[in-house]
Amino acid sequence: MKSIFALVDCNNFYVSCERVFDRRLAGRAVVVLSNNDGCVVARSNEAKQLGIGMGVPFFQVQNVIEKHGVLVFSSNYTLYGDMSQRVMATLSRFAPKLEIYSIDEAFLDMSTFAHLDLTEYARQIRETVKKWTGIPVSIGIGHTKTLAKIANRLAKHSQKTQGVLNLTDSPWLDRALEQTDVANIWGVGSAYAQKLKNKGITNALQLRNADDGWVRRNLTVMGLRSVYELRGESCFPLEVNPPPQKGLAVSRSFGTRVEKLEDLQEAIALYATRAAEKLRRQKLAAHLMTVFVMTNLFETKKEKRYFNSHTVEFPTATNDTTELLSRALAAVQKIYRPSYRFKKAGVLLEGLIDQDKVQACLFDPTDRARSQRLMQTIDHINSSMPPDTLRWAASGLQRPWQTKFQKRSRCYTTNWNELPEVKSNQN
DNA sequence: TCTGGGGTCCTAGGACCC
DNA sequence: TCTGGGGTCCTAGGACCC
Repeated sequence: MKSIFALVDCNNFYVSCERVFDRRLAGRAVVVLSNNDGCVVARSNEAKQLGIGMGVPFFQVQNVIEKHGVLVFSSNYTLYGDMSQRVMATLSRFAPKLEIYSIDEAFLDMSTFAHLDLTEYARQIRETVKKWTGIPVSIGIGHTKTLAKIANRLAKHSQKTQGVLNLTDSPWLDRALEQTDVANIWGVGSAYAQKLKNKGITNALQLRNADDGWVRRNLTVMGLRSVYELRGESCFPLEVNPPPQKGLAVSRSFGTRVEKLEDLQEAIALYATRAAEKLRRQKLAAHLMTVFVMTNLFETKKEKRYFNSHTVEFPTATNDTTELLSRALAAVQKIYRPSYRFKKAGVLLEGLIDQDKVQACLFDPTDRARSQRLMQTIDHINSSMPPDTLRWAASGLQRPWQTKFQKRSRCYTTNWNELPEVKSNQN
């Protein structure tokens, strides 16, 4: 049985989430910004038509935004995460197996539905998701994930498809590949795209027919797998049960520059606390923690640049906030240098293992059972009451360095509808 | 003045060992 | 004049994804 994948991708996901709860946004140019209101990470079609690119720094498009009255939102991940769950729950009714690939995408296993009219079936999926969640999606179908991705992209961009394109045993397959620029193939980024173009390979059809040896040498085995996938030979199976996570990070740019050690420590204290919470939520513990601090790396001449990190090893893997926090604060002290204006800092956790498999070290002085009960109590309070009801004094109260979210919408769907920090919108 | 955050995989090269 | 060879493990860096 030949495998069949459907890729369901939410259109302009973050913008669509905002639109579900604010009717004024319908038909208008809307963008959503990244953390710290830094870059544009989602655009409505109207905003795309104004030439606002994906990932561009906000300040570079500010003129266009003001001129055309584009509505601007800070990202609201609580809202998007919740909407994502609703979409995925809906999709899970339509296929025996589903892989949640990202916050706004899922692969569905359609292999057992070969007898159905898949285009018609996908239309049903699309209508149901729209009706139940308010989110518009596009669906691409192919014999491999890479082909499903290509189908999805064409479905999104062509009016004729009405959001659904099936490329399994389709007379249009070669035509579709020919229309697809190599840069838009899943697995081909800007560096590989350039290499391919230098070699005269500009579209997916040409890449499908490329020489295996050359691809292997220049694009590694990953590139070669993509070529096989273009030929209809599946190399990336559906991953229903994702493998355990290998590392975890919490890092943020600061809303304003930080110069004092105390402020830097407050920030790191908060990130270490968040990282520990993430560990416990996933029932993991870490052997290694890296703390890093950096100045603005975009800075060219005027200002001194600095990056440094320090890694701490825990002989007994831990997810205890108290332990991570104290070691993190000591680490910042080691890498802090006065007279720099810090822009960003973060905490990385590696060497992750199942928290139930933690092996106590023979000379371990801490009472782990006791601290575990304390963490459970804190997590329970913080999950059943407004977030951060209990917090560590080390992470500060004023937080002058806090990341900017000046245009955040309300958390419409979750229990704690905190008011936006600044009144919801301009215009 | 203003440029996000969080992941994955692969490879080359160095360290180390016999 | 001559300067082994081959294996494993680890890490940093580069590529990719959303």
